[in-house]
Amino acid sequence: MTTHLFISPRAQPLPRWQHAFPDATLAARPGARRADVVWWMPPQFDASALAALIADLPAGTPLVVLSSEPSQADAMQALAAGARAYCHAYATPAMLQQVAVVVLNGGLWLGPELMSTVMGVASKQLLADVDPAAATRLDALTPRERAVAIEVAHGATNKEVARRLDITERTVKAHLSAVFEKLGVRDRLQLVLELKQPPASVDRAA
Amino acid sequence: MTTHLFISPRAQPLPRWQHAFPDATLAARPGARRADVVWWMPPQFDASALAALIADLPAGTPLVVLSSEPSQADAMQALAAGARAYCHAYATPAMLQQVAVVVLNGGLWLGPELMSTVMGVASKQLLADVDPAAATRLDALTPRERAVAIEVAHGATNKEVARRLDITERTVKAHLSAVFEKLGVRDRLQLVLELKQPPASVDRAA
DNA sequence: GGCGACCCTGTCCACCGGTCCAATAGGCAG
DNA sequence: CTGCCTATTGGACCGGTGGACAGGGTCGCC
Repeated sequence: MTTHLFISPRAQPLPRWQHAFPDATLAARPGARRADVVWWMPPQFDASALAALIADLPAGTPLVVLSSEPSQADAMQALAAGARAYCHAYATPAMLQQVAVVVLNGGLWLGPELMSTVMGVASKQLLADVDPAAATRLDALTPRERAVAIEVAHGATNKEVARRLDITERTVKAHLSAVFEKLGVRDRLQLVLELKQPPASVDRAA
Repeated sequence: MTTHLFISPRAQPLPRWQHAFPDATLAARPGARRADVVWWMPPQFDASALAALIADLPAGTPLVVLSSEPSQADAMQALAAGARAYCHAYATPAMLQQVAVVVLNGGLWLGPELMSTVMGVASKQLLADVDPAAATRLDALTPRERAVAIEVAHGATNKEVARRLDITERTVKAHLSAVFEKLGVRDRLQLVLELKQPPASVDRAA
């Protein structure tokens, strides 16, 4: 049985909450108690309070922010702080259950408009990230080396690359050494500059 | 019963797909057939093909992109095109089922690392429109800090910066720590990315 | 079968990078 | 004068980084 904890200053849980999760518990203030899903409905939104709250939860516990007055700005702050969903406090029980299902399975729940906003912005950012012209220089690399190079170009540490590509940190180093060699750069920082900066007049041969 | 459609050029579905969804159907090429969830595993990733595919699906049908070699860049393109999830083609059946649950309930499934990347980037962008403080750049730095930051942005090591500014390496570190703090980045690599990328609300649309 | 790629992993080690704590000294505003 | 900011440096400490050396495995090709 999955347990739900609602954190809200109100005396009684909203009827729709009880409808959705009859066994849910209500707490006035954040505590280190355990639950499978934590629902947070602050009197007014406070990003730092949220961050602190999430930090206190057992790692991996999904937190959903409820708002009676959803705003994109608040939502973004909530997501940045680590919330896994942001939705209207007066959503229907069915929708709340859907949200629960999503976050319990490692998903992110946002609501259509916010979702498209986030995706649009994020993709534009990241795609502009690696200069396409630089891609030609990546041709000399093996697929795996290229993957590592791109991750590093986004600012990842070896450990992060390892996790993302599901290989050992050691292997990342190996690929990276090959990349440095092939592209003639001395370290990851130069690699970033190389991939971000259109060729220019590089007389690296000297 | 929810129906699953796998679109892949391979002759046989992967065993793990069948494990996860025994009733799934396999198609070699995109067609306008209906399903509750569409899984797409292209020979190699092609954003425009994906966009076309999604456009042909009944509105609201979630599409999951499978990749045997996940990359952040591909993932971003996939999401931008409207995919609702991006995951490893060889994920465990249990994980595939989780992904299905998430997208069927209106969620987005990304995998921890990608998730944090997307959130980080998107929030930075959107918050900049709301919170000018988050957009602070070199102006917030003292002259000396700025000088150090610029050297580092050109790829200099601490030692090199020290020589050029004629100060101790130790002092460089001190300034640099201040810079990291003020700009909210974790290390020099992130600093470079920050400075190479126009701050936010810029005319990227053009 | 041998050979060469590519991919993955390990250990050891020197160096670099960043933070914490702490100190000195000048400039500037209240 | 007193406080605050800035610039500078020191030492200790630890984690990240990259090179050296040394393997393991799978492929496809000659």
